[in-house]
Amino acid sequence: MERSNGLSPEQELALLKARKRVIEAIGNNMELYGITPSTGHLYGLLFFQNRPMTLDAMGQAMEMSKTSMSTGVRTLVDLKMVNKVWEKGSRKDLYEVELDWYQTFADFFSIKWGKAAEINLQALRKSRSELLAIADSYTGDEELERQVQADLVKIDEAIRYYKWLIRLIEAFESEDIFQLVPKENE
Amino acid sequence: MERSNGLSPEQELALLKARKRVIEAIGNNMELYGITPSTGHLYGLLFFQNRPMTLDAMGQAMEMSKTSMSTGVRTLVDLKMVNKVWEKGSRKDLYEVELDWYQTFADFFSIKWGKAAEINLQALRKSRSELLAIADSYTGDEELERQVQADLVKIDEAIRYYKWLIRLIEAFESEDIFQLVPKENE
DNA sequence: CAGAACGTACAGTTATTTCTGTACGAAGAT
DNA sequence: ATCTTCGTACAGAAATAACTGTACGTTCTG
Repeated sequence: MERSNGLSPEQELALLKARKRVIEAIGNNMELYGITPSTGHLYGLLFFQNRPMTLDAMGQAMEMSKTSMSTGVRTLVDLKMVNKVWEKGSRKDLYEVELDWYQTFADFFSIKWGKAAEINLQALRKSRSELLAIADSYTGDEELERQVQADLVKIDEAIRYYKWLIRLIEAFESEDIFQLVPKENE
Repeated sequence: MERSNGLSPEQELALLKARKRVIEAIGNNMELYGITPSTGHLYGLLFFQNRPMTLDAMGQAMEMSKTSMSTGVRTLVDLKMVNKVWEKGSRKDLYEVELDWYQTFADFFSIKWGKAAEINLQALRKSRSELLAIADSYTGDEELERQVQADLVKIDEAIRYYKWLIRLIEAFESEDIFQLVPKENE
């Protein structure tokens, strides 16, 4: 929590309470990003920081080890939710949240969902060609044929879906999505 | 795994191998849905099942307890990834995967992300009004004012983002998304 | 009305993940 | 060059989550 000397005590308390509510709400729902609760909490802390923060300061504020801060902040940086900041004069690494949440959302999708889609597509295509090979060497076994065909239908449909998903992610990245869903609800 | 008697052994093996690759790819990346690996694996199993499946059959195929199947399948039903099916004559509950993955995607967003967005919005709005109250009872403390104003800017921007996110989810639900990103890439 | 079959709640166990403290390599300071 | 300071790898400890077996309520069967 940012130091705030010289505030009237009740008001400082009220400010911290207002922040705490938001930090906890954000932190709790951050499991959607595949992030642990404490890393989510760290994100919330950084969100209200008005200046870049060091690992030591985070550890002090979170009452956790510096090691945990290091791994937590790395997770956030990998997801581009937090940026490493350079400040001359300081030997310590400094971090601050990416405040453009539209960008954060697009990056998350690109990094996590996009990667998963590519991996699944690859597996689907490989299995698809294997099934086609089985179908080619048809042995007159009707039950086998039936199953192979049923699997192929499902796999083709899944491939179609993942291709769509990848195009959707591209629409996030290119910001085309804002044509359909504008930032401002006029 | 579905019984498939009367197949030539090599071909059955090849079929199972092709399925296994897809099941594992899907299962591995299903952490994105907040699902445990074994529930993800269960989903993959059901995906290649050509008929609805009972809990006992799942337990046998997964080599896991019926209790685990019960809780796993409930998770999947809650997310609308799997549907409970009624079949006259059978006293057992039957389940099958929802094969429309576009629908599954939309439902997941609606259920998980939509809920999180609503909760966060509520917290943000409450804290926003508290901060406005602090700002109103201005005590001449400039540092406090500065912090409150900085927090308000961030909160207002976050509210704007969550409103956008909710509209995005609505575009998934209404299928308007397919105007921008069509299912078929012509 | 028993009796059997089904799905799940719950508590205990097992497995996994998260967190910490120590140790070490890299890079700046003296 | 030596001495700090910094961030992180790594191994063990603590906390959490997943899985199982038993027990029980419900619903169908005879």
